[in-house]
Amino acid sequence: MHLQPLGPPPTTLDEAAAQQEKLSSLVVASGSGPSDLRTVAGIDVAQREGTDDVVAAVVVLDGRTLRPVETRTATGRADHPYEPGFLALRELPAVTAALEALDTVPDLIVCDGAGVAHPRRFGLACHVGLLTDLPTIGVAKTPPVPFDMPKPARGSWTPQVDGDEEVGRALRTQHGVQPVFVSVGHRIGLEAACDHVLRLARHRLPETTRRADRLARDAALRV
DNA sequence: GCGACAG
DNA sequence: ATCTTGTCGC
Repeated sequence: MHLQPLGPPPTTLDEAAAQQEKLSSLVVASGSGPSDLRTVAGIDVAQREGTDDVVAAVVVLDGRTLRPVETRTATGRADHPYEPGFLALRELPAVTAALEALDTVPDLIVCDGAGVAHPRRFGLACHVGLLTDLPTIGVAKTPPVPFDMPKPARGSWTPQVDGDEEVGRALRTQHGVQPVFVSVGHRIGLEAACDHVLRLARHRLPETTRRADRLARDAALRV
């Protein structure tokens, strides 16, 4: 699929931070998202042991049946070690390559990690949102921002506040199961983002990220 | 100075 | 991210 030009990829942490701060003003963190969810994409990245290679996987699901309709993987080099706040530095090159190879233009993309719940309000999901100019959501397995535990019922949530802004939510996707941490990537509001995550979640994590995780993981073994 | 910190 | 046994629940 066609991607937006976002300038040269940063090399250092300082360059990456500057890029995040610059691009964060372009994020649209509101709206109801796609009215008709015909297809949803999930993205995840796995590491190849013993190497500095990462493998990105994109899985497109039918929005109604949640059955996969297209699948793509790509590998990239991870020069720097992981630095909190700079996940994109390691993962985005491979993710970009996988998205370029994608034929389907999905109505929504669910990313593994943070959106605006990020030190500079520009997590990986925001980056992917501007890159594709599509609605994106970030779903993290561990909290990027402090939170109070929501009630055990599926669908209950608590706000994740940074300063005076609600940057994300701790959302219970199954009764009594650890919440996931939802934040807006681009072109959708937090309320709609949580609705979608809940609808995609048959287990703790949405089907999009479960599928992408599995695909990335075994592609990392074969490729 | 030390620990925390999406994956 | 990744390393792993047992355990609880549908």
